[in-house]
Amino acid sequence: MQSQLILQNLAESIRLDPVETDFFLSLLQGQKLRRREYLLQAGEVCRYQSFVVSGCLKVSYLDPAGSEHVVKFAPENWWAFDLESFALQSGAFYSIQATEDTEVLKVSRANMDLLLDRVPQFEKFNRLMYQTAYIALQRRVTQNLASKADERYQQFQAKYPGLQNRIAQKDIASYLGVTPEFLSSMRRREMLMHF
Amino acid sequence: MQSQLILQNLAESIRLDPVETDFFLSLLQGQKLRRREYLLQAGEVCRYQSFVVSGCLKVSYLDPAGSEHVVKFAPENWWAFDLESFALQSGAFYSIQATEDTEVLKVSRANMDLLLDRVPQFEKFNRLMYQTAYIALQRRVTQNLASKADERYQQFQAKYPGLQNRIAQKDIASYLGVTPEFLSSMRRREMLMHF
DNA sequence: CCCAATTCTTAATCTACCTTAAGAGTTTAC
DNA sequence: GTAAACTCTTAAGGTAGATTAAGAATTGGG
Repeated sequence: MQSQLILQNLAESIRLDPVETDFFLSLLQGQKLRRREYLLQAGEVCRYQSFVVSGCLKVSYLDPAGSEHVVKFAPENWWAFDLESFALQSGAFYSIQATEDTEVLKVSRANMDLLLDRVPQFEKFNRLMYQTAYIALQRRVTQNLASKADERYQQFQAKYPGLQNRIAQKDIASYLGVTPEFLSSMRRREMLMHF
Repeated sequence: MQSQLILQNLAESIRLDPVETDFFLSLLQGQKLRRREYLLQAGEVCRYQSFVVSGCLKVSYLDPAGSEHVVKFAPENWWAFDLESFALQSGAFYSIQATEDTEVLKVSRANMDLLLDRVPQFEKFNRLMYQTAYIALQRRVTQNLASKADERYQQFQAKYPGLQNRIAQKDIASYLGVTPEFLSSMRRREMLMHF
């Protein structure tokens, strides 16, 4: 199991001793997804918290009119799950789908409860996770209200360097909140400006 | 001190015995604000979690271009504070200002820590607060991406019944993310439709 | 109570972004 | 390996909402 990356990721917020580290690793499950396969479908209960080892996921929802809105991408070293559904074990609002062949390491809700019980450090990890999610969401709201599509495209490129070449244009357009046609014309204008 | 309303509000999520209730009440501070007075200015540390007993507050931020964006109103029976600033004791992103003469009951950060220590129920109250804030924010993002200004106006009216007559049009416009001029023309169209 | 400042409305003009359509390029399925 | 199904681009025309400006209504300070 490819576990270097996830330990590195944990080390950014908490410190574990070798016994705790082994205990944590013993609770992980691996899963491989093919391009387009779903990790979670809206309406299901989100039973796992997943960490992307390789590949990329997209988190999105369908509005009542049936069009998709991408709210987040999760390439390597990102976590992806429906926080609300995982916490309350209620029906998920979001779907999570692989945009390329993807490998994840996941922790079930039951195992996370075990971890929280036995390794107090994970309380902190969890609290930070909620806080970070809230703050990130807040930033996105701010940015969306305050900036135009071309600025949001710049911000997307800064947040996910290199991802623009791995992801379908239509998904990027959806993330930015514009139509694929408009993104296309924005990209053309941007290219022309470099001459 | 007008404490009926706040006890009622707590009872919606947790149950306290008489001793705990008295302890909680002993930690509250009252404050009166005149119309236009600030409860919190962006940049300050948010030291209190405030509950509105009467009147109304607005939570807003100034974008780099200097224009105001209202993110939330807090009339009677609502809580208002900058969650991130209160939790981390960092500089606040939002300002909180009274839109009419307002009375609040507030709990300082230090007293909240005391409460969390002595009345375990408040852990739950706090967790629910975070969760609710996250979910509410998520809903707003969803709605803003998925609906037009006139639908958002309907949603505003449903969320804050009667508030449209107490709040300045320009603040409602800012909350909806449109200009006051556009809100004005929307209202006119809406009135004409009723004939 | 009055003058100044702020807020609200109306209307004309302007722009970012959408819609529709159609052709070219790329994947997928059998 | 080829047809079917997506995806991306270009372009024309349309619309929600911004901007500017100016007058009317309301509010506030002295």
